[in-house]
Amino acid sequence: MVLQKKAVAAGRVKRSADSRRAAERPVARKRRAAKPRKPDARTELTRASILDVAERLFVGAGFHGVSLRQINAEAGVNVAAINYHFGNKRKLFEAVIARHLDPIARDCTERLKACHSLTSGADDLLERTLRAFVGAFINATVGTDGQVIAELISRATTESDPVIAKLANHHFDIIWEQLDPLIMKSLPGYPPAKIYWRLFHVVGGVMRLCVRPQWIQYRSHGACDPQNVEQAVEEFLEFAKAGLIGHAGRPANI
Amino acid sequence: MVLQKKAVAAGRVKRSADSRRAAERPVARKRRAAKPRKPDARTELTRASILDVAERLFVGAGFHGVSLRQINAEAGVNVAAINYHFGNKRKLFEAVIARHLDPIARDCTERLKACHSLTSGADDLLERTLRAFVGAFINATVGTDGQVIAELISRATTESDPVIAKLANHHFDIIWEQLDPLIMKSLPGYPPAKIYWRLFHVVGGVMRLCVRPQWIQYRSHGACDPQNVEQAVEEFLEFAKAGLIGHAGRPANI
DNA sequence: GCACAATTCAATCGTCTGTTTGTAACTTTC
DNA sequence: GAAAGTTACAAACAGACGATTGAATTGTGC
Repeated sequence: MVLQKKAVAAGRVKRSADSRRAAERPVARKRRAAKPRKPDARTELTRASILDVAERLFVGAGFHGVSLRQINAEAGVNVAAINYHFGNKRKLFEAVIARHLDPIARDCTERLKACHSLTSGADDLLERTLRAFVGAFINATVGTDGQVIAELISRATTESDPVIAKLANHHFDIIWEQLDPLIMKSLPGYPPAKIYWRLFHVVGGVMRLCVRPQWIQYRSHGACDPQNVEQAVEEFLEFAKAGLIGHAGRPANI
Repeated sequence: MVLQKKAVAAGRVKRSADSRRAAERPVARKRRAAKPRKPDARTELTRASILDVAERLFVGAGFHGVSLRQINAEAGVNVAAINYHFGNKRKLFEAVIARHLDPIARDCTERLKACHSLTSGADDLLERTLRAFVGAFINATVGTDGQVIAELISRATTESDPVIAKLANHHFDIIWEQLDPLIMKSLPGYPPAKIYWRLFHVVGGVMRLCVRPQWIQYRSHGACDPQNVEQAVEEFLEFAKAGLIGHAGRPANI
């Protein structure tokens, strides 16, 4: 009940315009004598601050755990602003996810594509592939806004709404398309099923590293520092390589 | 709006009584001439069906994604039943979690305790410790109600409500208390930080194996079958052991 | 059968939810 | 400066939410 008040108290953003987005809006359009506004700084600021606040709150409490009124209040915008700019709550959530997942998926795919030229089966290929994969996620995750993004991915994939879950999985599809053949190429002679099982555990490790970095600090009594990105990556690579290759290199019976 | 109707449509459970649980209820008690009821089959059925339905729905949509009215409707009980039997929504959620997490934690702890007698550093100790750890989770997870439990754990640990998150982590504390020293003992001479990093990835693998078993089936194009519990455990153990020990056994420089 | 306790039930509480409305403020084009 | 398009705003909507109430129902012990 206090939320409404806060919205008023928060500083208002300055105004301007952007007519390009008009195409997305549900408002009826009849452009007889087109007089669209120019890109407007205030409008963008409204959108951005909604996205920022929504991201932070969604990460903390999930889709259902956050109300539009909370977002509006903290962003200092009107109750109707979200529905005006994004259509509805779910579309806002999708916008929040896409904003981060798009660049991660793109970055990861690019890194992986660069590995394709390497020789098949080379130890170098495995290491560089893993480094490309984990690098994209870690880079985006341990950065300024930290685990925010990863938490969001985690949230999205576990959200009940099938549309939201699909959105998150779609991005991983693109990555997997590159990762799968590269790992297969770097471990020639291994039964595919065996590789998939091990790769499954590797991916599980990466995801956990992204989503729960504070966990290791707690459980190791402070011995491990997840903020140390380089160490985190190196330790992970060492572990993943050993796990993928097998106990003492490739045994004869594989 | 239709939900209310469904509650009426659902078959009513037969009645009986249980006065022992009276101590948990918020109702004022003045037992001048104590005449408690005997255990009642219908009462238990009400409680159980609420728990069952709540579990299924919470797994699907999380704490905030499910309303008490949905649970009541699907369980065929009155709107006030949940608040009568469990107090409030959060306590119901806690009851749902505890019902599964308690036995898992107990089972896992027992399995791990049995490992303490083994010789330090023995390869056998590492394998048996890992087997005890993963066994308890997999056993409870891949069973009849499948990933339900694991999903629930996952949900609980990511739930924003600090009380709920604490509840889930508390159970893992008990397990960790046993697991930590056992792994340390089985890998003597390794720097603790290195072990923790690797163990972190191992735990990540287990959790993912519990929470997203269908993932590997999809990504491996059907080559791996998570329903095959024995294979899943063996593949995991092989991977975890190799990852923990290191690429080619324990290198000289460790 | 009677008194009492345990449980169920319908009705309802006040609050919060996502969304829509009509209107005012602003920016641009002419 | 008038007209048109774009954005922001307060107010309100119907419905769902968690929780409570008090009466009705059922079982138990005497």
